[in-house]
Amino acid sequence: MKKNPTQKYASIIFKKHNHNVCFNNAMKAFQKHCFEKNLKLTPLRIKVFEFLLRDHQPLGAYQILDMLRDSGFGSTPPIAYRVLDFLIEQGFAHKIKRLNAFVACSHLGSTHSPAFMICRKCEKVAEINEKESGVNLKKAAPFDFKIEEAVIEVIGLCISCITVEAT
Amino acid sequence: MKKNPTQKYASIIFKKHNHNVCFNNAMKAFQKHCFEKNLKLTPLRIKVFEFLLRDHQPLGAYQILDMLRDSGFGSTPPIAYRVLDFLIEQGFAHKIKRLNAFVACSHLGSTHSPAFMICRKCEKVAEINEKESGVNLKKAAPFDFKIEEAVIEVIGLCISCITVEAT
DNA sequence: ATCGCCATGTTATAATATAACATACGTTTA
DNA sequence: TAAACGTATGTTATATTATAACATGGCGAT
Ligand SMILES: [Zn+2]
Ligand SMILES: [Zn+2]
Ligand SMILES: [Zn+2]
Ligand SMILES: [Zn+2]
Repeated sequence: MKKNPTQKYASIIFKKHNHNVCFNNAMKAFQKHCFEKNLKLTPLRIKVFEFLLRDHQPLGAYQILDMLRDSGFGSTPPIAYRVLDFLIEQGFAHKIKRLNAFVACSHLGSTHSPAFMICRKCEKVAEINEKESGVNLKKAAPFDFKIEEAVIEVIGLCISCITVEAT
Repeated sequence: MKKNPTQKYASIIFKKHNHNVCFNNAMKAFQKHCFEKNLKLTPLRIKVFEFLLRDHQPLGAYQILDMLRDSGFGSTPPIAYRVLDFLIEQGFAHKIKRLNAFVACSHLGSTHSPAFMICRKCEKVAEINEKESGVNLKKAAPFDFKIEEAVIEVIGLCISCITVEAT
């Protein structure tokens, strides 16, 4: 399997890329993680993670429920929300608040405090890691606020949508 | 009216401060803005802005509706959402996505791209201006993503809640 | 006076999310 | 083995947040 070029710039996500690499790496990491942590790798969890991995388009909970119904799984809201909570807790998915939607993590293998670039047109999302993000939160909050987490969502236009708009 | 110490560090908001200053400055700025832009300064708009200015605690739309009902205004959802949209458009309020709630702006008088510090315990919110925030988005997104807006919400514990917890 | 504009009001419903309880199944324990 | 337990899934109902669509009323411009 050919590797994608380095994701130093997360914007690869907005371009054509060998998405099988994204998919397979993530799914393997998920399997490994569950095995090592003794967590149950169930068909439902695998299925939902597959949905999220289809491309870099976030999915709403109710979209996921529709897809689960089509696949013969239960499809009432708690089903989706529970699996999503699990994936988020385990670091394999993130919630994009801007979109009320969920996306597979693309910086697996480490606890991280990601930032997201969200294309307002195609709604694809790229995850930027902390160092790339240019965020210096220590500078932001002085001595008297104890930072625990940061939610950073950058909205704009991705390269593909810029190109289309310019046409 | 005594001035508050400089808001160089937004964390003043989490401490005791002369809140009349915050309130009066904001309300005056709002009146001035509406006059200059020829926008209608209606009782409803004033009332909602007053609610948001009571302290630095964000209010949910339905909380605002309850307060409007108590004040004899209409209290169906569109009433609140429309006024909030107006205040946000005019730069006098922000939505805190983390809380699904709304807060008065505390850096009036300029278009700005704020960041927020949100105390997870008391849920008070301080607004940090862009320069303070330590965010360098140009660094974050390279040549192929056109940034239009950034949503930054930092979650943690404010100085007052840290103190209480330590007790 | 009439028209158009805009704020407010009303009714209904959409979209997102959680609470509470029921079942099923594999693992541990008695 | 049987009971007890933990955890995943399933179900029912409801809570929370937000918007669509249409109606009314005041007010200034023509
Ligand atoms: Zn990919
Ligand atoms: Zn795009
Ligand atoms: Zn502001
Ligand atoms: Zn606090």
